[in-house]
Amino acid sequence: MKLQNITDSENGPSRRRYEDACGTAHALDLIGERWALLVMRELMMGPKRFGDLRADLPGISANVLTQRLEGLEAAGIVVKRQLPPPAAVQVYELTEWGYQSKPIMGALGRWATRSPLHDPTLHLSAVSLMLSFQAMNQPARHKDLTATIGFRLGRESYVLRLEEGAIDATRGDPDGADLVFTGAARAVAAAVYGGVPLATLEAEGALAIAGDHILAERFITFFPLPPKAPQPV
Amino acid sequence: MKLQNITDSENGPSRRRYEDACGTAHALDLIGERWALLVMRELMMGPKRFGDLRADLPGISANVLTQRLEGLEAAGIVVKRQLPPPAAVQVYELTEWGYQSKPIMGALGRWATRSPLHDPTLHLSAVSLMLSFQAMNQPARHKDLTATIGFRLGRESYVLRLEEGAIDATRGDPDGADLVFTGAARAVAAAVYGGVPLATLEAEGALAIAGDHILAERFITFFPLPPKAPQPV
DNA sequence: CGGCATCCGGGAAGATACTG
DNA sequence: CAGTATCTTCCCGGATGCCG
Repeated sequence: MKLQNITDSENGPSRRRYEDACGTAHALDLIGERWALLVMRELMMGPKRFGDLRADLPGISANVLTQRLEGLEAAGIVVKRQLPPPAAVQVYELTEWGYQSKPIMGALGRWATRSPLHDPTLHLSAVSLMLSFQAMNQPARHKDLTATIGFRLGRESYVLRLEEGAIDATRGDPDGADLVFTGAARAVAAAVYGGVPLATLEAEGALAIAGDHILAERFITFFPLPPKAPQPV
Repeated sequence: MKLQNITDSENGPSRRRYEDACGTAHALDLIGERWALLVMRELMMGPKRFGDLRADLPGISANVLTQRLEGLEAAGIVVKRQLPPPAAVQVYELTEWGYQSKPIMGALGRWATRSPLHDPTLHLSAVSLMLSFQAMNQPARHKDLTATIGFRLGRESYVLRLEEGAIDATRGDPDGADLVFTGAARAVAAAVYGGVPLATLEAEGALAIAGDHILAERFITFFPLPPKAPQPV
């Protein structure tokens, strides 16, 4: 038992904050530390356990994840909650205010894909893929289409609902969807954002497609990437 | 003269990037380092010199500012430019892509002002004040009003143009504006966001108001802050 | 196993002094 | 004025270990 670990986040004169009244600067005080925004991203589709967060954020270490969750909770962005029995496990969940950052993260992601340095072939989490569909949505491309598309991405499954141009994404079982993709999130991304033909991914065993293949071919054309910014010199 | 300082930003295996295909993660690779976003904020109303950036970002040190500018330039967000003679000084300017982050920063700032921990009485830069008017704009509050309002905030002067609910802000001389505020940016913020009466600020000598006082009293009611998020626990 | 504390090495950030 | 050099401090990342 330790005697003097009051978390020492005692208010020293200025524990490395920007002493700035600007709202944007305060946002950085809240979520500007390393990994903080990505932890929020992983919670954007619903609550998660510590271990799942860790698994979906390759590269984060346990102690940093602990610190970020503490910080986000102290800020009122995340709450630690006990699931009701029989599950009775502890999960972390965004508050209503935390969820309101979703469109901002979407806009930030869309902006950053204009970077010439962006590499879309790296690892991608299941949540990131679902959020990307909403962030990159172009309603005009499918406003006449109503469809349900399922994704089985390792531990997580999602259902995408397209209706009148809007896209709704929820965690849940894809059974009964018009179309179901099974594989890694990055394989789906390769088709949607990388232009890799679905047939190629199926042949490689990277992606399995069940249901309406015509719909699948249409779906992957719905999310055009914005034009790249000019390379610096 | 040093022999071995190739800036050593040689491509080690992964110079502390998130190896993540997600656009938001890439955004953090580009602008997630400390001070980066605030440097961009200070350039949002037009180019600035190194020394002015330093003065408007109290707390940043010269070497960190140098590194951030190098990084932002390498990313294609900022360009270093030589002003034409006779000025012929070096300035830093956002690229077109860099300027496109403006609405994102605005949304981020608006989101963060819901934080119970936000302190609007701290130091505020002139640029932050101008950006806040655009970020917090509620067109319905003044869509019938056409007016020009000037601000003399230390070294910098700005002109705000209100027309049909839109707000346009540019650097420039306030001469001829319907109303001119002269003082520190935080004094204006105290009136607009802090509810401090203009008469009080005038009496204290914190703010001088020239021109249409009625307009001034109306103006400070145009930017309501969003409701606070619940305090954590 | 999930959550959290501890110790340690490397590197980024802060402060200050210095140079062209 | 526009940065660079240097030193210190602190954060991040990784490993280990404790406890429920």
